[in-house]
Amino acid sequence: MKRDSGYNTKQKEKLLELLISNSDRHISVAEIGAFFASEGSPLGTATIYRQLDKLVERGVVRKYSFDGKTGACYQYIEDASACREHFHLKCLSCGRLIHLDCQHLMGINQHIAQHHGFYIDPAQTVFYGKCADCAEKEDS
Amino acid sequence: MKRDSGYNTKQKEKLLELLISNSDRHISVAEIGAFFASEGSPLGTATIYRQLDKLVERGVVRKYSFDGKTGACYQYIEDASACREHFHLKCLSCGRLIHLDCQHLMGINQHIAQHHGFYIDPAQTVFYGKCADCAEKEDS
DNA sequence: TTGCGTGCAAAGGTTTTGCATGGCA
DNA sequence: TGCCATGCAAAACCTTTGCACGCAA
Repeated sequence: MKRDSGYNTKQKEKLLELLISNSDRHISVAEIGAFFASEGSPLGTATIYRQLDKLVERGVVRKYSFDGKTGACYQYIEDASACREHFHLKCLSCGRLIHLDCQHLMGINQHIAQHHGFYIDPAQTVFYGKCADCAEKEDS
Repeated sequence: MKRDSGYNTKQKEKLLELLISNSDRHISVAEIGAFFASEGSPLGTATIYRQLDKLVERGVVRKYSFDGKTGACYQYIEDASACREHFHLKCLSCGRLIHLDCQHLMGINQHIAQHHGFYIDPAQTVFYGKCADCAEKEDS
């Protein structure tokens, strides 16, 4: 991962803290703004976008777009280097991101490259669906 | 697939034609607008969105969001019913959508459901990466 | 004739940019 | 002191909505 660049500011620090404390789910720019506002120390929207862009570029944070209707969401990635080596499952109901360490699945990369001539980028690829918890809730 | 509903108009017809003739790649709303403008018969943006929405709902067309920066893209799906039964590969370089009929891969659905308690929605899930052609080009 | 489709313009929301100010190193 | 970061406001975009008119059935 690229090292942090630029100056350290309170805002930058608190934003990263917020992302880390929500690392089990994605969070929208609007939510981030609301959080800082409720803390009594509002953070300008422009700053949020600028900082998030940098974090995404550094690979610290992942950006999701879904259908663009509600705006993009962001999520902290625990260990960016490890995430190149497994796939991700994202629950469309609760927003949880599941890191899937599974040898069986990593074989599909090779399989597709060898048999179909396509080179998957695991960093960009996310399986969308429903997690066990949400599936159970909706059954009831 | 749900049957077509409502009236048939020239615009509706021509839009579908355009999508079909570009069924090997995705196309943006802006491109669609530019195409109709260059044909001398402009098509209102609102109409494009409204028709695309209906096509997406009917399952005739697939919608991609990427990072929301350039706006959503749309692509005609040759055989919607067949597409529920295989995965899709999308080349990030050329935008080509590849339908991957492969028994080996269809097993991963079951595998993930059984071993990881997660239910993938193949309609929402796309593998992103680079196709053989683009990989070759970039090597040179 | 009925009611959907279209076009235009306006509105809504998200994201970006410019510029002056403030804070880190 | 230099330079980056921030904040505010304005702008740029993409997308949706309202309304009157046109066109298919």
